[in-house]
Formats: sequence, C-alpha cells, structure tokens
Amino acid sequence: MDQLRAIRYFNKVVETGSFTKAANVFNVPPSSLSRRVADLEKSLGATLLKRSTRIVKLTEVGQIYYNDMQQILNQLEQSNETVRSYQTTPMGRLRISSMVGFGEKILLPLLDEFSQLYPEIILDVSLSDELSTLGRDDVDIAIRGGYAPNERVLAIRLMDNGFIPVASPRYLEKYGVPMNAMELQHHKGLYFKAPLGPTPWLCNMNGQWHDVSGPAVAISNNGPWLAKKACNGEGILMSTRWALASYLESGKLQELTFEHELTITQSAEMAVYLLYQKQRYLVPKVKAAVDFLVQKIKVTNES
Amino acid sequence: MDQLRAIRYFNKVVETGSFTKAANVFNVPPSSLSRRVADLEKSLGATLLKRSTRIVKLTEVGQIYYNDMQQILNQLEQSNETVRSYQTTPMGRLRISSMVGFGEKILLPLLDEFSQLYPEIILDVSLSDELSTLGRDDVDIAIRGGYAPNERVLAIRLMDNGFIPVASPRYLEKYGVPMNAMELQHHKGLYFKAPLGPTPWLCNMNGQWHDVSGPAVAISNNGPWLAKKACNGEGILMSTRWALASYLESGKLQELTFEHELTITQSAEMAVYLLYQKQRYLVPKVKAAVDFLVQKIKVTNES
DNA sequence: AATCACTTTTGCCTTTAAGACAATAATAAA
DNA sequence: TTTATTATTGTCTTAAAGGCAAAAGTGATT
Repeated sequence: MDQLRAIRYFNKVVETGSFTKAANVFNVPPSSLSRRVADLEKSLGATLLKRSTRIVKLTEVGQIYYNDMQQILNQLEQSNETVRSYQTTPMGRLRISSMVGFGEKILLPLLDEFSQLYPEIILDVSLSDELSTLGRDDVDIAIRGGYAPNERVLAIRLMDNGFIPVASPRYLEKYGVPMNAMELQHHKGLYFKAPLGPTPWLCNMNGQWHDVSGPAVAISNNGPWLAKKACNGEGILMSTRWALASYLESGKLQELTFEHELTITQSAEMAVYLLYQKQRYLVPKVKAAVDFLVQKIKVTNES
Repeated sequence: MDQLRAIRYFNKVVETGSFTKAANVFNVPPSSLSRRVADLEKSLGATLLKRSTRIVKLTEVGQIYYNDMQQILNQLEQSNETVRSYQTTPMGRLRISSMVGFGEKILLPLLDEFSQLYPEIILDVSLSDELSTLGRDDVDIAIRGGYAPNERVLAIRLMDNGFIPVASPRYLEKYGVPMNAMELQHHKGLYFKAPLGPTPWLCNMNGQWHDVSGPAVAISNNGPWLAKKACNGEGILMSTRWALASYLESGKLQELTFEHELTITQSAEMAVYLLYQKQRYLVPKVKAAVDFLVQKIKVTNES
C-alpha cells in the first residue's frame, strides 16, 4: 500500500468532507479514495471516518490522526521544497505575516523594493495583530513584537518597539507640559489597544510601578486614527517611535520626556522580532527575504 | 511513485552505507532500492547520494534531507502506533530513560512491580546521566533533574531533589559538628559530580551567595561510592535525600542542619521530573506507566 | 411511507508501478 | 592488471492503484 497516498486521500476527504469532492481534487474516481482510506484504516486497525451517504466525519482517533498527518504532510512538503530549491535562484510564493502597524509603515514599502530585486518571488503578505498566525507553520516569515515561540524558530531583533509619549504643540500650549510622570494622571489620554489589551501609562519610580494613565478620550487598535487625534490636540498618545516618526519630524507631535521613563508594560523589553524556522533558511527565497529585511531595517534603524 | 517507500529505502541506504545491505533488510533486490532512490532524486531534482562501488555517502543536501526524513518517519511511526494502540490494553516496548542514581534506588524497584501489573509491556530501560537522551524522541518516558525542554514535552514534578549535607557520627566525633555553614570550609568534602560539573557547597546568607566548600577528599559521579566513604567517616557529603534515605534511617549517616540552608546551585529549585510527549499519553502503555510512576512516587514521597 | 437524489462502496477489467533475476558497468583494493 | 564487490540496467513477472459501471445505503422530499 502506498501509505502516503492513502494519507493524502484521507486528509483531503476530511478537508472537503466528502469522498466525491476529494476525488475531484485528485482527478481519480471516488472509488479509489474509498479503497485507499479503507486500506489505511485496515492497516491501522481503527476506523478513522464515520461515513453516511450525506456526511463524512472524523471519529475520535480519526481526529488525532488527521492532526498528526496534517503536520507531517506539511513538514514533508517543506523538506521537499528545501531540497528542490537548494542552490537555485530565489523564487516561488513567500508568505509573510506582520503586525499591521509595522506592516503598513515599514514592511510594505520595503517589500516593493524587494520585489524589484527578486521578481520571481510572489509575495503573499498578511497583516494581522492576532498572535496565532505563526502557529502552524503556515507562513515563511513572521514579524511580531517580542518572544521567540520555540526552539525551532529563530528570532532576529529588528528594532526597538518601546512606546514613547507624544502630544501636539497645541495640546501642550493649552493644557501645559507635564513636568513629571505623575502629572500625566490629569491629562487626556489616547490609548492604543494592543492584541493583549489596552496600553496603560506605566512608570517605574525607585522600584515601584505606578499607573499614571489619565482619563481616556479614545481607545483604538488603529494607530493612524489615534495619531491624527493627537495631532488635533485631543490628548496625549503613547505609541512606538517608528509609528510616530513622520509626525515627530514634521513637528506635528513632540515627544515628552520624564525623569522616570514611561512604558506600557511591566514585562521585558519591547522589540520587533523577525521570526522564521531555522531549517527554512536554506530555501533561497526565505534566505533572500530574511537577509534583505534584516539588513534594510537594521541599517535604517541604526543610522 | 510510492514516495514514502522511496524515503524508507533512502534512509536505510544511508544508515547501512550500502544499497546491498539495505536491500537485505527489506528482502528485495538491490536494484529496487537503486531505482527507487533514483526516482526520489529525480522527483527532488537533486542528488542525495554520492555513489561509488565501494562507498555510498550523503551529499550536502542529502544530509539535510536525511535528517528531516528520519524525523518524519519517526513521527509517522509514533502516530500510527498511537492510533493502532488506541483503546487497547497496554502492551509493547516501553522505552524509559532515567538518571542512574534515581534509576537504581527508586525506578527499577518500582518497575518490577509495574511489570507484574502489565506483563505485556516489555521494558527497555536506559540509565544515564547524559542530558541528551530525550533529544530525538527515542524514548517514551524520561526522568531528569529539572527543566522542561520544550512545549511538546510535558513535565511532571515527581519529588524534591534538593541536596542535603550529611556525615557519619564517627566523623563528627573526630572533627566536631560544624555549627554554621561557614565552618564547613574547614571540613573534608566528598563531592558528587553532576553531569553539568561538580557540586560545590553553596549557602545564601542575607541575599549573598557564599561558596563554603571544604578541601576535597574525593570527587565522583558515583553516588554509592561516595556514600560509602561518608559512612567511613572520610568527609562530609552533599547528596539528595532519596539517595541517602537508607543511611539516614540506619543511623550510618546523619543530616547536618544550619541556620542558612545549603544547596549546590544558585539556580531554581531542584526537583526530579518525569517527562513525556503530550501526544504519546494517548498510547496505553505510556499512560499506564506515567500514571503508575506518578502515583507511586508521589504517594511514597508525600506520606 | 415511499420515492428521490446523492454519495459511498463493490465488482471487474485495465493500466501503472514495483519486484525478481540475470547481466553489465564501475571502482577500490590486492 | 586483475579481482572482488557493488551499483546499475534490461527484461519479464507480479502486485497495486485507476477507471467505469452497477449496487447499496441514507438523509431529505413529497
């Protein structure tokens, strides 16, 4: 029995929920799938699918097996790709996932440049702040704020992701420039909502954490909208330096500095990380993109 | 092409270093392997093996591919086993790895009992203090001191693994009972050598770490030998409570207590952990052993 | 309750791919 | 150079998967 073929059939049946539909995908008659899946079940000594004429659904062990096989097929495909593309020119579909703010501001412009360098690479970019995206190896490169999820994944620190407080000159004129962190409690706040919740204004003074958040004027996960409000003088905003760079340069917003630095989390240092699977660095398209992004972003950031 | 079969052939050729030898394993003519491996190479568009009449060796990408495939075949086999043994009585080969001290003192006696409960399980026990043993999924259950290596592995805390200082009554008579940790520096030391190096006598006094090791009389990774020396009054020994239990009970050795507790490492709390892969808990033999060991050891330890 | 529509399964034949065996080619060692 | 060993190639046989049509099963419809 061609076990792998049987597994591929089985998986497709699960995905489509039908022998007939799965058979169409492979361009073979449904009878073939029926036989192969039956072979597989026989060889495992267990029923994987509960069939009736209308619906096909997984048994309990079928579910376990399906999950495992999905992962194995995935790994196998990746290994094959690694070998096939070994020492070839970068090409093919490159799946990149990034936080939306970073993606819009920094990644996409860089990728335009990247596309010109490697026209044979087809970019497939997803911007999302959901954390789950790298979960199941469905992406070649991910850009996230913080943490390396596991040992097989390599994390490269791209740039600082620390939040800084800013306000428009107009706002500061009207309400005064806060002289120390504690005073912020009496200022209007524009709060960025990160995937893990809103971002309070925190300040560590002499080993003690203080929440110095002022009353909220607006809360959103949309950075540009909050930035616009800040420019309008509607309140003080904490966001990342890279997201605010253009406003700071044009003078529409200005950074507030305090003796005791502000942050938005008590936990470790914030940074933007590029993540990829160690093994996949061998695939030319992945290597090209990792090298390109790291070089471009680090240079920009360190100059 | 039966890709999986080709991969199995390829892997065996790598392992045996010969098409002929590998062919004998599968009871097929060498020509079959030659053809299948050639098919595989063609489908990957890469040469995996550098052949000559005398030696067969991996190419660079062949090495990469071989590593990947070894892991994939392993996973596949485990998944198959999971399904096959689902809801059956515990049976088959169960591979257990343990630290030697713990293995001899505690694990092996328990396993004798376990064997009587589950006669269909064939035990395959390796005692070793090397850390690498769980590395590549070559074991069902591992028992180690500390740390859960990665997310797919589950760690259950079995018992405390803290080191306590002991000496024989004779020694204490002759050299005096040390009244505080600092005095230990003038006492003779028997040092256990853990896999990560020897185990100094450390003491944390008011937030400050002090190395209070005395001059060494003997250093070894063999606990019983050191214990015997301690009984002979040759010096003070630090070892785990479970390893010393019998000597303490018989009065051959007695525990030394100090205001500031002694340890052998500055890092986190020491404990013995039972490790296994989450998924594999579904396999009856693994579940049976995990449940049995946890229950037995926890009960013994908490009573 | 009976029929209908759709899907899976079974039977039978065809096609494809892997195994068997002998012969050939290649090469490291003697 | 010869020899012994090993991988490869050619040809045939055997095993396994595909194709097609008919049958069986089942949820939905009338």
